[in-house]
Formats: sequence, C-alpha cells, structure tokens
Amino acid sequence: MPFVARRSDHTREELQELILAEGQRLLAEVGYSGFSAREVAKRIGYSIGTIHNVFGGHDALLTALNSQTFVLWARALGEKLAVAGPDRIAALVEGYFDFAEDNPNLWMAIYDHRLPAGMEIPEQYRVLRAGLTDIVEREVATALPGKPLPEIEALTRSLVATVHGHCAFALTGTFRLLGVDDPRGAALARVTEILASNERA
Amino acid sequence: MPFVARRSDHTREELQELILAEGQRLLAEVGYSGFSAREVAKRIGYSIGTIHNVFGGHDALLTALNSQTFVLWARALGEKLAVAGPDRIAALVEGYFDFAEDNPNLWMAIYDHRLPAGMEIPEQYRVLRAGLTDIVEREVATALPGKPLPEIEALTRSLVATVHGHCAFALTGTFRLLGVDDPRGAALARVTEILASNERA
DNA sequence: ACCTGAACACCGTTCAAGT
DNA sequence: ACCTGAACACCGTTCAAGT
Repeated sequence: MPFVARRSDHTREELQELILAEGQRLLAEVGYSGFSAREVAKRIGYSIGTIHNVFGGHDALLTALNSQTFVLWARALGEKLAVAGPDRIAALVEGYFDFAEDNPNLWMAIYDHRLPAGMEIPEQYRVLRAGLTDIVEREVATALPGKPLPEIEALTRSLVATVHGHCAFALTGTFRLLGVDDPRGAALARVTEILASNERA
Repeated sequence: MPFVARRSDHTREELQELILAEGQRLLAEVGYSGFSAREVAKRIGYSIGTIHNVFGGHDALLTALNSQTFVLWARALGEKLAVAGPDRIAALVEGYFDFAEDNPNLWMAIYDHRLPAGMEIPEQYRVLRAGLTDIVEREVATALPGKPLPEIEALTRSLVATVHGHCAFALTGTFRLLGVDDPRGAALARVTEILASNERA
C-alpha cells in the first residue's frame, strides 16, 4: 500500500495533533537525546517530509512539544493548588517536583532543547511559559502582602530558579553524586527561608 | 600520504592530550549539540577509529572533556578567592557566574551530557566534581561557625543548586524570556538570605 | 495542493584489513 | 599492537516527482 500522495486520511489539523500526540509519547519514552522526527513519522505511518511540511523543522517540532508540556505542567500545578492546605507555597514546590519526577523526559526536554540563535520564539510558547510563572506569582503575592509588584515579579522568578536548580540536580543525578538524599526537602527549606527574609520589608 | 597504520607520530599519552585539547576547543566553539568526535579526528589528522581506541566512545570522551572543565572551573574559583575581600561567599557567586559566562558552551556541556544509565562514573570525574563542592563547603563552614558538619554539607549542596538554577536560567535565556535583568544579583541576594537564616541556629 | 521518498550531508560505532 | 577507513545504522533537511 505504498506511494500515495495527497492521501486525505487526515486533515492538516488532525495530522498536526497526530504528530504532537505521538511525538509526546516518543519524547516521554526516549528523552530528548533519543528523540527523532523520523521515528515519529514511522509510528504514525507518514513520511519524513510530511513532518517538515506541517511543522517546518526539528526545532519547531520540539518547541511545539515543549509547549504541550507547559500545558500539562500548568494543569498539574492547578490541581495541586485546588486541593492544597494552608501552605500553598509548599504545594507549589511539591507540585513542581511531582511533575518533573512523573515526567522526567518531558520536563528535561524543556531545558535540553535550545532554540537556535536566529529563530524567534513562537508567541504561544512565550505565553504558556509566562502563564506558568504567573501561577507562582499569584501565590508569592498572597504570601507577601504589601510587597510592591515589581519586587514580587523579580522574587518569583528567583524562587522558580531556586527550585529549578534543586529539581534539575535531582533529576540529572548531580545530587545523588554529591550525596544529597532529600532534594525536595532542601528546595522547600530554601524557599521558606527566602520568603521569611522577604516578609519583613 | 594516506594509509599509515601504527604511525608513531605521537605516543598514546600525547594522542590523548591532543584529542582533549582539540575537543575542548571544538566544544567551546560549537557547544554540546554541535560537537562531534569525527570533527575532532579530522582536525587533529587522525581517523575516527582512533578516538574510539583512545577513549572508548562518545560518552567517555565527553566525560573526559567535562572533567577538564571542572579543573578549569576550580582554578578560576581559586583565583577569585585569592583576591577576594571579606565577603568570600559573594566572591564565589561572582566566580560561578563569571566562569559560566566566560565559557558558556563548556559550562552548559557539563549539564547537557548525561551518562547512560548503565555506565559507571569514572573516579576522576567524581573526585574533580566533589572537589568543586569542597571549595564552596569550606567557605560555607567559615561563614557559619559552630554549625554541625552534616548540616554544612547539606546546606552547601543546596546553595550550589540555588546558584546553579539562577545561572542556568541566565545562560539558556529563560530569565531573559521572563524579563529578569539581573540574574547574578538575584542569586547573591538569595544566598545571602539563606545564609542569614541559617546563622541563628 | 499535498505527500512521498530518494538524495545529501552529516552522526557514532564496529571491525576486517593493513603495517 | 596500533591505526585506518569502509560499512552499518542512524540523523535532519531538501526537493524533484508523483497524484
């Protein structure tokens, strides 16, 4: 059953979703270094060229896949917050680690893939990523009432970087190599200390 | 002038150094994603097979290159500390950022390259990496006199993760995307707050 | 207009063949 | 014993050719 051009088995939208769904499955399986657009094509029964037609290249595909991951991550954090106790900051830190540990390859791919210098960042990617930061920002603002917004914004990003560092060291094995046994406990302790320091202002 | 087997132009040790020197140069130029052992072989005028003979594969070569980077990094931190003022912790944070910004591709390659699950970590790699942590640990211990060693050890690794998160976000463009303008200032502020919180114990 | 798949220029790895 | 380089199994990207 080979050689079919213009098979309208799927519309362009369906094809796009097909590629994204299978791409996410593959990325979660094999990780960024093992990911291949050719393998995605093979699995969905289309040719290599089609993926290029639909997404316009490897970098664009990875960016779209990472955008999907932002959606999943935001949803996971939202669910954690919905059932959170009084310490919503702790819920966020736990949610951060839970998502990364439940989806290590998808999570690491966000940071493994770097856009080439020239390529402009898609608006959707930027918006979804900013949305994740906004989730944290709301809780930081609540935790530090009276703090000016510019300071809340800067502190939020710094707190995210702090948790990211701990999570990255946990997932990539750096902490294990250095004999650290409780990465998320350490992250939570640092966040708590930082917030306490910034309360009295 | 092709086909020479067993050309003793270089001893095995010289060959090893040749590969490491050229490999470091290439890695610094093109970064982890653009690095290729084949290109190193071409540049030093040996065949692909030779690199495999000497290092035993791509992962082992990258591990050796990253080990070299640890040496450079430890030296850079040592030099910063040698001329540091009273705030030696600040000198370490500055040294961390300076090294990463001066050698972005070498620095990022440390984290971009992940050893395959089965492969055991070379002793040299482990020792050099631990040595870097020890440099920080000494200063943290001095900054927090009277603190039990196990706590100093855990806190040191957590502080390194904190600075790493800020530095990684700075170098990979995450902070720029989120509108952060002073990553190293933020890192230093967090480290200062964390140390202050841990002083009173 | 859309999809194919050969062609191209790369990878890392292996290993029979040379000296 | 050491080094070579063709062979193999992969990549991403391009594009003439088909329907």
